[in-house]
Amino acid sequence: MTETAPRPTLEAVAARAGVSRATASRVVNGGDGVREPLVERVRRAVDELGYVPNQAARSLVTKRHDAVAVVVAEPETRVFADPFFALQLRGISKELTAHDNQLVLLLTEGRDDHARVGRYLAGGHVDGALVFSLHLDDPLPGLIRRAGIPTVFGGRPGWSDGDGGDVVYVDSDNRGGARDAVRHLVALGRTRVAHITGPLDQTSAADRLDGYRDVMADADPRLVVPGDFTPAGGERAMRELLDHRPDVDAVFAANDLTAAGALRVLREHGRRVPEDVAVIGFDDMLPVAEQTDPPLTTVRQDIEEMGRLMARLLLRGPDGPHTGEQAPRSGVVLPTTLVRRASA
Amino acid sequence: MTETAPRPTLEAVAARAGVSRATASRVVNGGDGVREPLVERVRRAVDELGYVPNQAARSLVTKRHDAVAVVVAEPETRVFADPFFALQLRGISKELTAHDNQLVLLLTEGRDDHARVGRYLAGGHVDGALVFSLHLDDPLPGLIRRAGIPTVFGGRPGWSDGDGGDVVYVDSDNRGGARDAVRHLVALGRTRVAHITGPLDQTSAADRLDGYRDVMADADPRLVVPGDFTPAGGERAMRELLDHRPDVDAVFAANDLTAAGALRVLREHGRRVPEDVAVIGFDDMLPVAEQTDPPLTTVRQDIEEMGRLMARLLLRGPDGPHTGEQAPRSGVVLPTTLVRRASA
DNA sequence: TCGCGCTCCGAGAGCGCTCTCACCCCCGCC
DNA sequence: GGCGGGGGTGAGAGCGCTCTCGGAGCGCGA
Repeated sequence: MTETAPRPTLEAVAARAGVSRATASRVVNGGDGVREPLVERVRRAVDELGYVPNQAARSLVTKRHDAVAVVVAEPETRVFADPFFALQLRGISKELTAHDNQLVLLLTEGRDDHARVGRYLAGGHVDGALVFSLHLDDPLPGLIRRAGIPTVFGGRPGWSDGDGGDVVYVDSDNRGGARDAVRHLVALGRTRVAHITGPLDQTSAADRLDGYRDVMADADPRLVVPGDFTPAGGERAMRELLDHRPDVDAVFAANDLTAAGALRVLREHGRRVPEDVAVIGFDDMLPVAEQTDPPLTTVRQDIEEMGRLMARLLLRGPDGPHTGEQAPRSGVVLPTTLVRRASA
Repeated sequence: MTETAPRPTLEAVAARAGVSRATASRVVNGGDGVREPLVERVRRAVDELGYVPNQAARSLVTKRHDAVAVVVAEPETRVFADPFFALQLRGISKELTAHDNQLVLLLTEGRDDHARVGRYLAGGHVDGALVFSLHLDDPLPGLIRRAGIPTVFGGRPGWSDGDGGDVVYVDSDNRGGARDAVRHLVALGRTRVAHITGPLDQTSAADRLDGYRDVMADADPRLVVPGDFTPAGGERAMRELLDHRPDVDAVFAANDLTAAGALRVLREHGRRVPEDVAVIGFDDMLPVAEQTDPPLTTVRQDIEEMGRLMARLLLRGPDGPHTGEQAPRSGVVLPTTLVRRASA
């Protein structure tokens, strides 16, 4: 077993370069106010020794960590298993590494995990947190606000209004996207447009329902049936729909998974898509939307960009240069686009 | 803006409890060798002050970080967007938090990212690394070994043989699973069993092909066609298959996505599944396998357990108690199970 | 009674870094 | 030629913790 050589310290670099530790430090941190020949010598010493700053020592004095926590609450496994999360993480990661920050991932399930996360965040191990909180009754947001560290939420938190309002979040335009989808169905000449909702304790689902209602204000209430973002829920809802309103000629499903379920039931019942019933989903979750039969028309959101934006907002912080950005101290809403495939 | 109160130090705890800093430290770290009344007093002081140890100060002296890096190389976005990754992460996360370790996520794309990751790992910021390296020519493994920190790989690295051999990895039994799948097809009475491969520079794909060959040793070479783990690749391969061997009566696809593509082409050509052609996939990637038409028979691997096991192996380290575990200093291979649905 | 050993606790050094402050040197100006 | 000023550098303190080491206290055997 090769004994791992002790890593070189700043002291060693300074000695080798023939300067003081202070000067070496200055060079390592940008080199301002150090004359060129010395900068050069220190740089060389760093290379030769393979010096890497000890982050622990550094943050001990600076009180900064160059690390942010990403907190993902995961009450249902469903949420976790979809590509959504992965893409968002990717956006976050890109932005963080561009600013030399590390990404500490905290996955939670269950109550004691919440306490653990709260403790961790309050413990000052990270400079900020990006939080994905999906449900209205989630205790996590409260814990986090109490921890008193900068936080950006993914998705509009349900309690944003009642609680002071200076909550920073990034969301996509669920309501607008839903509106676009329904308008498209209407433009296709459909008059009996149904909506299969998501779980309405999530703001995204609630907003999509609102978008539907914006366009179909005076529709038969029976055209709105509850789903739960799963294919099984979509099947159930579609059956109910065919039961109560067999004349339905279009369905806007709250997400692609739901739409996939609905599609299956429609085929089962011999309804042609889109001829008899046009179907639109939401998310543009590729492995699903492209694989359905027929391929699904759906509303796309730029998930990776959401992640990137979250990170950017967090890093910039409350006193960064906000000019030009919209609503820095509250929500930023990203646009959606309708992706036309075969189902509508 | 409420000025954030400076967090209490161990010094403060000690003062409040009326003991020395050393004793307070002892209590915080388990309390061995401290008499009960003092333990009690320190504990109370900790609670009252809401003391949380400063991890930076701690690791400065202990040289431990209670953090491990998870490195995910992501040459293709495809890899990232599937639930595989998320589930594995979950397993890892569970195991790590159970041992009070943090998870630092490093996503890489492109060459300079590799250098960055190498530097980070060599920089001694984490106690170990879990690495997902997918390709034979990936420079990452080399970099990491040079960094000299404990590492466990996810999936069998391609170069494990040539390079010393003491590589720790966790993989699922790709070859055995493939064998089971093909045997199942044979048991169904199929005689012209084809295989659509994955990208063969990944060991998982190569192993699945080997498993196929174990059973179909003397099959027509034209029954083996290359795919790339994508639905599009599956479609392409299936067309080729129908072209060259229109009498094909079973297909073992290297993964579920490939199978989904193949299924579509079969339907397009009017072949019934499973009556005319039986199809089996690999992965049991739920949103795909359950949504295909017909639902896909496939080989399931316990992905979350793989993640958990990786973390466990890493934390245990080279001198932990290995007895009872298999092959601690090299690979651990987890079993797979055939999940029967409608397609075979 | 005294000494020996053991357990428990406190003093203090030091981990590797940043940052303040004092100092030095060189320049320009009076 | 002397003096103020400023840019560049070094000395040293200190971040919050762990861990070693010595000393205090106590029980026990001689």
